Amino acid sequence: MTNPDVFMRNSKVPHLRVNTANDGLVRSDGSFVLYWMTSARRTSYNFGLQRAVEWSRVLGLPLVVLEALRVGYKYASDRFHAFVLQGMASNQQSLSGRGVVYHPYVERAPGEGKGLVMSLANHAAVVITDDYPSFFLPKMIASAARQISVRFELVDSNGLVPMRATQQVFTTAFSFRAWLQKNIATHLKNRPSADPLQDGVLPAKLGLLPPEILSKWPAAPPDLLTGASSALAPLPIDHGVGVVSGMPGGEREGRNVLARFLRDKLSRYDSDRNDPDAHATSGLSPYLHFGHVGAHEVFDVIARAEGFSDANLQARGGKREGFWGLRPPVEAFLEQLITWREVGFNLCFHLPHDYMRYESLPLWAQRTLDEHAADRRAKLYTRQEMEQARTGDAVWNAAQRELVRDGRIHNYLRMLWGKRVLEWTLTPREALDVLIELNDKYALDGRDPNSYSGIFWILGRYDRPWAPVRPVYGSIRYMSSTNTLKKIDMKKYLVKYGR
DNA sequence: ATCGGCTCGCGCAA
DNA sequence: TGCGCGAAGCCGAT
Repeated sequence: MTNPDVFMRNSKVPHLRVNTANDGLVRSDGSFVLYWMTSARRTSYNFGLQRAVEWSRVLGLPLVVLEALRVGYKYASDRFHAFVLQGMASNQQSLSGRGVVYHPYVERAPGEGKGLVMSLANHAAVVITDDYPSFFLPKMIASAARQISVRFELVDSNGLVPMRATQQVFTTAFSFRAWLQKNIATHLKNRPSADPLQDGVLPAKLGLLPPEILSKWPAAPPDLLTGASSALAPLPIDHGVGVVSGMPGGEREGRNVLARFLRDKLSRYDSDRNDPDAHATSGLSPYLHFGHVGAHEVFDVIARAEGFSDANLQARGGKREGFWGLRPPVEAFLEQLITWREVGFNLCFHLPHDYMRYESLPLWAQRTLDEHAADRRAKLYTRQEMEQARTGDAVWNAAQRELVRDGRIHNYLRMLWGKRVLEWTLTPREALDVLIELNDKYALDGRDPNSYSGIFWILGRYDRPWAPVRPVYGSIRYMSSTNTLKKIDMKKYLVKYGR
């Protein structure tokens, strides 16, 4: 047992991004360093992998990368499985011949994977995993921390700003933006390596994992990693939520999506992003959600293409324009990638027990919603009618069909989609429940802090009151399908998703 | 097409 | 204590 601080004095992973989940010490007679990849499912711009590589070199031990996929979690379906499995195939390819043991494990039955992490940890000198603030991951980490006896590190690769860099919840984008404008320059200096495995040699690769582990938890076969429906058929997951066509998962594919966005869409992002027919959005959110693409890579690629340097930065006291010193469409995108993405992580990180609860809404919003909770609803739909897009609102039905079929809703219509549900349910709590359920079940970027930002924004989070006071809404911002139709040209969208 | 007012809380200047 | 300001709105007036 050795004091880890001595070893890791020269770590390039910022200390704000590394947390320990237990009091364990490094066991220098372990057989390997274990990186348990959970939310940063990529090989580049990954502080967790980088940290594991550092440990491996410092201790002179081989590196084992475990990427696992359970079947027993809520909403497990062909859709999410295919996306994650394709990501595993990409990682397997990227890591082959790089001197690490990559072990892709896929459960065949609920609970089958239980004990795998523990068994590997028993052979490990130190265990590193990804820090992530939502869905079941915090619970899974806590449960693993109770069992793992060696040093167990959580590494935050989520955003450009470490989650632990903030001390409080930001209740408006404006106040968070002002904080970013004062503080982000420091964090921009500490970016993850584009290829954590590149410089220096890793200690001799382990031939194989211990046989008793391999026999119980074998690596997933290649056909399963294609994510083909036929390969998924035997798994006990929801086959009714199908694979999204034309959007395979994985780091490699995510990089292609990013390149296409830069080439074809970024320059008109500010003017066109609210128009569903203009196809100007990045489409990156599923890749960001599963960690197939890191926010740092997105930023780096844009910064390089736009000639960004620290000298561009100009604090604007929280105002949007001009902070990055870049073209307006680029600023508009960075506002999404950084301000809006990371304010969501900020909230989930600081309110781990409340981020999905009605009570986490601002008080003015709860007050006004509660006052109008008993208002008569002009129309009520059952969950099933909504899920199956059988409402009387053509715009809403189209958005819902996009969600069910393609695993996403266009950014702009997503707001309208949520506002309608508030009108069609008996209470705002019920609305919240329906929105979370539909989004978690069908959206490839669901269960992400940002998905919850979007859903809770519908009910007033990060927003302000608006007049006039209306039934059901109270002073929550109102949006109507009629006005949206007038404002936005979405003929093609309505045809494409019109049944 | 564009504008102000609507309404609340926050941060900052005074 | 006052003032300006705010993810994407709405409505009515010009």
